[in-house]
Amino acid sequence: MSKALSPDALKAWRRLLTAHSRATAAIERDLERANVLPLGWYDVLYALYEAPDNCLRMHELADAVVLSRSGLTRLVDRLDKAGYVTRAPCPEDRRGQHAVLTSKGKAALKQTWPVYENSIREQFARHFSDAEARRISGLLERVFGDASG
Amino acid sequence: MSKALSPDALKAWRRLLTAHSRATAAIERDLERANVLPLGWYDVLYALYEAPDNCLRMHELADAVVLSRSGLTRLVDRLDKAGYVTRAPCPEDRRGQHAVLTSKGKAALKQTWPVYENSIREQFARHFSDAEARRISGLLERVFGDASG
DNA sequence: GTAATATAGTTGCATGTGCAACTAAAAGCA
DNA sequence: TGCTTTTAGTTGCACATGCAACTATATTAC
Repeated sequence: MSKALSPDALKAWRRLLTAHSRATAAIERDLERANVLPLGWYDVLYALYEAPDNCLRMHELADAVVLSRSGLTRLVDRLDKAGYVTRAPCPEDRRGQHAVLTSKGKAALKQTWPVYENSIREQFARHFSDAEARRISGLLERVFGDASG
Repeated sequence: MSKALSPDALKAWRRLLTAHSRATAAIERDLERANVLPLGWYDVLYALYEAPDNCLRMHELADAVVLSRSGLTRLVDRLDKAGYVTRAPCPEDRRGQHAVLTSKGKAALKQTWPVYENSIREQFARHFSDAEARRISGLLERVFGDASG
């Protein structure tokens, strides 16, 4: 509410928007062309893959991929229908649902990764050295809501 | 197609995705609550504001905001209906259309900016010094398709 | 000049997304 | 215990988005 945004800060923000849009649009095209998982599906399955027992509560998953609750419900519906996840009732909270990664889901991740990896490199990472990549990580990390403040 | 992506590069990519999602989600909420233009509308109107004569061809505008042609057609439909832009046939190419910013559109930009500015600061810029912001700009600039290679 | 090709923009269709409203269950409180 | 408030997840609805198909115009090749 107080002082104006500096031109440098505004420029950084606009560059973040543009870099993100261009890179993700290009990567989505690459994934589409290779007939592997789209980005949104990959993110959900990967979040489950990283989780203990390959399993997360619906709201945790929604937070992890930055999607609304309803959006995640629908996305998990589709992943379930495709056989990549299943739902399981949560023993300690009878309101809750677990989304669980299936072996088919794991296989889809494995199949997608080489394409995704290659695309991240071409569309994004090739522009930076490892030291620069670490600098980007270190800076952008501060924006995560729960890690700051 | 050749060597594997380094862990540093992958981490930078994941941080970019997360930082972008969290910041834009929070900013969209702020804009919504303040009853001003949403981000996508702001971007289009701002691109026109920056352009000579406040006017761009449809495909230029689509490129500027990284949206598909059809997506832009519909978005300009809505902006037109709201009175923020008008369409004008293009004299030197009879297939073409210009999207032109109206004075009402300019007013909406003016009204939105303080809210947006404040939100960019709170959700993004407050985490960085000006020097750091310049570092982010300098790095991310390389990702723009047309400015590289 | 005319045919073949490419480009600009719009539309039908299928799909993805968030908000608000809803049901069910847990937690707080007396 | 019984009542109120909060939280988890799903659904109805409205709207946004991309792809493919289409029309109209421009460009290229001969």
